[in-house]
Amino acid sequence: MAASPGRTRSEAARRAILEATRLELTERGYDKLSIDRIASAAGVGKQTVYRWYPSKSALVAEGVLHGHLLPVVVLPDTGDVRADVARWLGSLAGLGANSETAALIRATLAATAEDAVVAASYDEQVTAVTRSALLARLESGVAAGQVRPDAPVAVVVESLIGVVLFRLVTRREMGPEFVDDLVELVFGGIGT
Amino acid sequence: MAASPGRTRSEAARRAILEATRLELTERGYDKLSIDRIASAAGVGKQTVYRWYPSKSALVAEGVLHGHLLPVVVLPDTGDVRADVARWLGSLAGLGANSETAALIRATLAATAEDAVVAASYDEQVTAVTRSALLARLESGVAAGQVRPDAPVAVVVESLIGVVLFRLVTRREMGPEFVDDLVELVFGGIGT
Amino acid sequence: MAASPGRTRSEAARRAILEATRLELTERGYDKLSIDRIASAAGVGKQTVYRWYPSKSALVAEGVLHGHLLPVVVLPDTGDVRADVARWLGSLAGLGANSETAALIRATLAATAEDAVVAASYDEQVTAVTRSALLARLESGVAAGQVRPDAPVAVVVESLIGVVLFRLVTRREMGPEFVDDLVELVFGGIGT
Amino acid sequence: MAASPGRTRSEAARRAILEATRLELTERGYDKLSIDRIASAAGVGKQTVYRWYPSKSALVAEGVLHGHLLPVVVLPDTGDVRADVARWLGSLAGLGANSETAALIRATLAATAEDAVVAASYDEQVTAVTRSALLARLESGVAAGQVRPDAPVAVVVESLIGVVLFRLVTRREMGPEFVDDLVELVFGGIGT
DNA sequence: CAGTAACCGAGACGGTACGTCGAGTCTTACA
DNA sequence: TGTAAGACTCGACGTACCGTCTCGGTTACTG
Repeated sequence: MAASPGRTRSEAARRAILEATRLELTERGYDKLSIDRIASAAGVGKQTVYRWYPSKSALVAEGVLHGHLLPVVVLPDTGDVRADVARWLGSLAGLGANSETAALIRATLAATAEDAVVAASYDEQVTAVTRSALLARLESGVAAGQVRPDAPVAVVVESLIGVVLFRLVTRREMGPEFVDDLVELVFGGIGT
Repeated sequence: MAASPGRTRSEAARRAILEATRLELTERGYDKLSIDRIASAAGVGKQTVYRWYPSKSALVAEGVLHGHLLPVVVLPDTGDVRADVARWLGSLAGLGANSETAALIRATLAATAEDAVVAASYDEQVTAVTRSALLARLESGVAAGQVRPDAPVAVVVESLIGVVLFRLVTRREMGPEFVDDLVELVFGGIGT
Repeated sequence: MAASPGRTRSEAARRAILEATRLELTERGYDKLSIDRIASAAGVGKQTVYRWYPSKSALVAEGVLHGHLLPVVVLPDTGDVRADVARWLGSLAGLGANSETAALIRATLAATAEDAVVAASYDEQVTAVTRSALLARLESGVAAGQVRPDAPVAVVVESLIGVVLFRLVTRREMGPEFVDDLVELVFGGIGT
Repeated sequence: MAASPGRTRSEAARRAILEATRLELTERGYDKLSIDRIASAAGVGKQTVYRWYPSKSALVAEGVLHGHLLPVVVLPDTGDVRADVARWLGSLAGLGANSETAALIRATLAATAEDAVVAASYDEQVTAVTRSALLARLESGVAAGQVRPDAPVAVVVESLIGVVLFRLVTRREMGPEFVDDLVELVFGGIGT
């Protein structure tokens, strides 16, 4: 497949870099990432890292987000939209309780906050997946008569992701009551 | 007043440091903050910066959050809770439209994500103020019969701040329709 | 005696400074002298050090040289000039064998090499004493017919001090044979 | 030639460092040497200086003494030992008259006084060369019957270097009469 | 015998330099 | 040509001292 002459790029090296990056990110966070350390931990030349990823943010964007580092939380479909959303939120809350995962997400978010390219990537890769899943579920909820047809579904997605991330960033876990209240808010509103 | 011996610490120096930090944060973001640059811009010895703030995050936490950094958005009280919340959200959306302010908030959020101390400070200083203001307003809304008495008020605060920050971080402004939909969601819910 | 008003300068402080300086000089050498450390070790404010001594070199010059730090080696007078000079040189060699004293002399010499004011002070305070003593002894040697009347006495002084310091600086002790040979050289020359 | 992998160390950088060091040493002396300044003057990263020389004294020892720093003064051989030594000493006196060279030698001597490694290096590189040259010349003087066979030659070397350095350090030039007297002392002694 | 002037300790100030770490580039030998 | 290794320039780190300035608090002469 490699049409050009010379040695083919090592996929193994690329994976080692990503793995080392994940470790660094978990243990030290985004702004203490060191390419030197990653390269050395991955047993790889620094140049190889730069060949794959032109910058620290690209490494995080391409590597961390694409690299399946963030566990995917499945939104179930039991027929009861409200219960499904509640269970899904509960799982997210559980993610936050794992300190390694929480650190990884925080690091990703820091990268997002500091780099527009990462932000775009994040939006495409993470939010998009969640959004479409949630959207589909809510629409089937509409079909089942459990959600109003004119509900601002897009805003629901933003709000739920927003609140989850906000709690993660400020290191305040979401307990069961919080999740319940959040579901109550989304489905019932606060108006009289 | 100064009980201890030795020269009194220069409040002017402290303020110059904070001002220089604010500029740096606006122009370059959190992880490109350079103490060297801050000190030199503030016309201050590096040691003086470290005397006041032991670390980059403490500088951001103490100085930036406490201080004159994040503009306070007033929640009006016209008698119509829903309209008041809508106007308040609109103002927040406006803040995000100003790119300097947006950069500043993103930088602060990055600091929050990377440092637990900053996170605590952020929660105390920023969320607390907003929370109590919103809480008071919603309670007067309950008194006016515009909000149900058992509404999960705390969650409302978290959700609104969460979504605002999420949009800021991912650099997607909140347009008027988004604000409207958000208000509709909070007050009406999505259930049938 | 103190005609001027105000508190009299504390001689105790001055002495403490000199003592601390001597210690520092012995332990760390000239270029690692720290006024901060000296002041703190002497239990004295930094300003007090600067009040007495305007600079590091002045501190060494005034303090170390004047302060009787360098032991005075007496040139005996037994009637035999050559034996007396030999004994005197032997004593100097002995000084060099004491590592504290050697370090102190080396530090002083470093100060001398780096500062013209110290150099002048050194010449006046140390060389002058030795020179006049040696000169007097040699002249009484002339009177006793043990030294030629037209001997270049001044050059003898310079040579002897020079060689002693050179050996100290390059950390090569002068053994008894060296001293003997030196005496032989000075009194006998190398010519046929 | 380079057996190890990686970029070959830049000899050009090393030379630029030494040249910059020589300048600094001439202009400011040993204890005002600044690695920052040397690196910047040499157009070299500070790290590169430290890669070559682990400390200020190593820089002076390895670079300055080994190198092209101290001008070599040739001991002539005209057949008249005494005249040759006199001319050689005159040249050394001339060196001291050049203030740049004098400053450089003083700086080197200060380094020597303060660091044992430099001292060893100085002894090997400078004294050894002079010693062997002088030794050879004196021995040919012995063969010519101008120097007695049992003359303490090693001590002559030490004395001459010692006195030259001592005068340099105390900033008192050696005039022609001093040189003459010194030669007279060495060859004739002072005894009757 | 109250002022007041010079000292004292302490320690913060604006700086310069330290020696280390890391970024991103470049240059080797080898595969 | 890609790769591990590693030297390169540059810039920031956090610390140590420099010499100056400023505190509150003694002394000890002077009016």
